[in-house]
Amino acid sequence: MGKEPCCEKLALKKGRWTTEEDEILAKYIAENGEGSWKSLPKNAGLLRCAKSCRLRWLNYLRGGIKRGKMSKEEDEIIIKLQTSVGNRWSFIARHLPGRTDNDIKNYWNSHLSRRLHRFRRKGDGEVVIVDLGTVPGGHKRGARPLNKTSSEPTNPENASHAESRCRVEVEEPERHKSAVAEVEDEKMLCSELERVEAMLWDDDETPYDVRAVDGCNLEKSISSWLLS
DNA sequence: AACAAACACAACCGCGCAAGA
DNA sequence: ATCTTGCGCGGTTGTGTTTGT
Repeated sequence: MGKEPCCEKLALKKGRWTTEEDEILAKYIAENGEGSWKSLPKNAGLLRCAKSCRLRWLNYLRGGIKRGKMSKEEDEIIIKLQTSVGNRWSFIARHLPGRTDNDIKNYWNSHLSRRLHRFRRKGDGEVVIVDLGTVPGGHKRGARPLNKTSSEPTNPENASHAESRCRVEVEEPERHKSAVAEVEDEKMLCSELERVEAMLWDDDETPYDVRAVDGCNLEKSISSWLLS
């Protein structure tokens, strides 16, 4: 249902877009407007499938797209919304002008979800480093041995586990400093997450009932909540 | 300098929904 | 009521770049 023949069957081009293709697509849309994606490739003379054209336009060529690092404010909004509505990236993107759903999805998967899963505080506030091997899409770089001077033999069985767990404790002064700063950052993120979670599931404080999602009202509630 | 590991992000794929025939 | 078409979304993969050894 609704499935289009894949690019291979139609001998269409796949992979990265060239600047020439970008120019053709942008020019065509500038002259004819968005929409009618199905007929666009043929009319514009592009050997691309409709989906590919649409994605390229929406995520890259369309005007007003912000590129570069997410700000702290954007971070917070993403965390808030992801926590409350889940992986509804297009919905979240509507609250971040200039950011696309794809951008946000990528950012979440490669930055935020890892950061939030990596550190969980115990009740006493102590930072617990979660075994990265258990985190889907985990921060594998962290498992790389950081303390090369350590003469302690490593048990191959527990190697990655031990390496990830001793990340902060065994580092040299300079590295230790930045690791501590990272932990502080993680702490802030975790406490923000916990605050939001607490709000969401505490009947007195919940700004809206996420369990009875009504798209329209939910969006209004969230907008006013974000502005508050 | 060379290599490997990890990151960052662009693009693809499959599915589901809505509208129209 | 059913089928087809077009579109949008979220998950996943692929690839170029960066970083550490």
